[in-house]
Amino acid sequence: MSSSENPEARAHEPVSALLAVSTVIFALRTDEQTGDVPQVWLPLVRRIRSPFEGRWALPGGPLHLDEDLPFAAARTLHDTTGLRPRYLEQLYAFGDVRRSTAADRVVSIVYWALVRSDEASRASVGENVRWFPADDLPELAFDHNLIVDYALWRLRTKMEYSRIAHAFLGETFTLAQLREVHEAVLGRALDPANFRRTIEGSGTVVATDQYLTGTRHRPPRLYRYNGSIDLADQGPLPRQRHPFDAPPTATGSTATGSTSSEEDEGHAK
Amino acid sequence: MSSSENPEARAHEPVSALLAVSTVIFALRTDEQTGDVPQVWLPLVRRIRSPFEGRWALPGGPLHLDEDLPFAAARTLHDTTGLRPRYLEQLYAFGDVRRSTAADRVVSIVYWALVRSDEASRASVGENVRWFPADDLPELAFDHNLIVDYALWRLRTKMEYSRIAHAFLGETFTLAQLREVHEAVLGRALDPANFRRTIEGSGTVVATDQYLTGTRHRPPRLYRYNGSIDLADQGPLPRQRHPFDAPPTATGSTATGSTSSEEDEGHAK
DNA sequence: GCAAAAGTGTTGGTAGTACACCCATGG
DNA sequence: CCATGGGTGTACTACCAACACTTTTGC
Repeated sequence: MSSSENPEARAHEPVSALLAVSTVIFALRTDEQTGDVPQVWLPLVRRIRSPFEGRWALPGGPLHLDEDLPFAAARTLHDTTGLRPRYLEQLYAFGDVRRSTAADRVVSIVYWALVRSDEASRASVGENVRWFPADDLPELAFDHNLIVDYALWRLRTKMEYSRIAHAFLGETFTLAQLREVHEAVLGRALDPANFRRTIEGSGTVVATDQYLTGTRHRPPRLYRYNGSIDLADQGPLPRQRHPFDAPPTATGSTATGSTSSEEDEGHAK
Repeated sequence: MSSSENPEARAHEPVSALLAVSTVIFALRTDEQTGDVPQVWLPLVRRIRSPFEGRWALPGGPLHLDEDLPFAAARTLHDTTGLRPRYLEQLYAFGDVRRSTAADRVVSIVYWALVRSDEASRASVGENVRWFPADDLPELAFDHNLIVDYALWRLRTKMEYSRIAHAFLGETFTLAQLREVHEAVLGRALDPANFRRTIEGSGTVVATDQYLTGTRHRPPRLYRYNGSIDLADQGPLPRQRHPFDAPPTATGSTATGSTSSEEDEGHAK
């Protein structure tokens, strides 16, 4: 039986596989060239050493002995992009014997993260950090193409039955903005009328008394995320905390965009 | 895992976290005492060394350098119970700094498995291996109570939208037997008429021309699992192989890499 | 015949889809 | 005025839960 086996017979050969933590970071971006429809983008880092030197790879690094797994993911994410994740979830552990090199056995615990779109536009880029559209990636190092594909699949699947879309948005948003997020991730257009009813019926969103002005049409109402509902059901797992996770309090006011407050105008309609 | 999460196996400072693979093994069993309704059971092993000596724990062990993750799960599963999994899927990687002892940092990649009920009744038991009803467990070693809770949640959630229930059954089965599996896992009764229509409409099952006789009532038709449909959708991940999995085709060659270390310093910045 | 489970039919509620239509603003 | 998206109403469909009802065996 397994508990009687003892593996430490070999003295100085590596007894255990190496453990790394990587993160697939998603943000929505509007490609200035192709058009105005936002799409899913992600940052990659260029490898500066063998193997796969010069290839693009997921940001990550070895797990420090004194940090939890989500912490390591958030740390490497921040080191790479300067961003703080609004949503962070474990994706999968990749550990095939031959996914790295013959001499090395590396098991990667991969997280996926969502960052706000407006923050992503301020994200640091450099010689060795670049953003790519998620559905048009070059050939990456290791098995990272497969990992990104899987993360994208999870993002799209989860978008349909959870509320993670809010992680892309700011404090307040219009239903059209929320719908744009869904459309960008799912890659297809949604009926505005039905989308509105579905969201309003789910109770995950709270109407404010503010409206977004400056458009060429009727000003849309601004909504706020209902903080009493978790972004995604993790089952019996304790809610994951990472260093940049905001404690569940009332939020600061950072109204982006031109909003007009109509506090004294009575109820609209 | 019982041997791997053992702290005194080290003589020197660890450079990396230890890596273990554990498995939550589910089978359906009928408790001879309480009644005839089958319930979810799982095997545990008793720890024979510190920490948590004497406590029950999930079967598992350290990851060998030359085996893939699902292989390690199936191996320790077989070592413990003598059984072969009909379904095997990665559950989660648990890696909190303080989940073992202060001196030890162990990251456990946990799988969950389903075994056939009739095989489970022949499973080996011993002084240090015992089966427990899944919803009435003692206090386990490490964070294994949480792990089992999470695995149970995944099993129940997945039962509703996938076909994993077939993993509990034999080659042919009646729809009542299949319904019994669902009822045992979900913990509630299902309408036989609606269940029949749902299953038949899903196309996951093929009617045979055989009937089960010897009952006190009208003989039910025997069905067979439709092998052209996967038990569960794993997205873009390649279908997981483990040593006892029936081999339909040859393996793909997933050669990557050529030299040194992976993700050592993934970020360059 | 009777009990018991197999198997069929019917109905009502609910959720998703398609689409017609009105509303309120900027220009 | 018009154009544009915000927002409402409504019919249609598909699926699911509930449950009445018929069928076929063992005893």
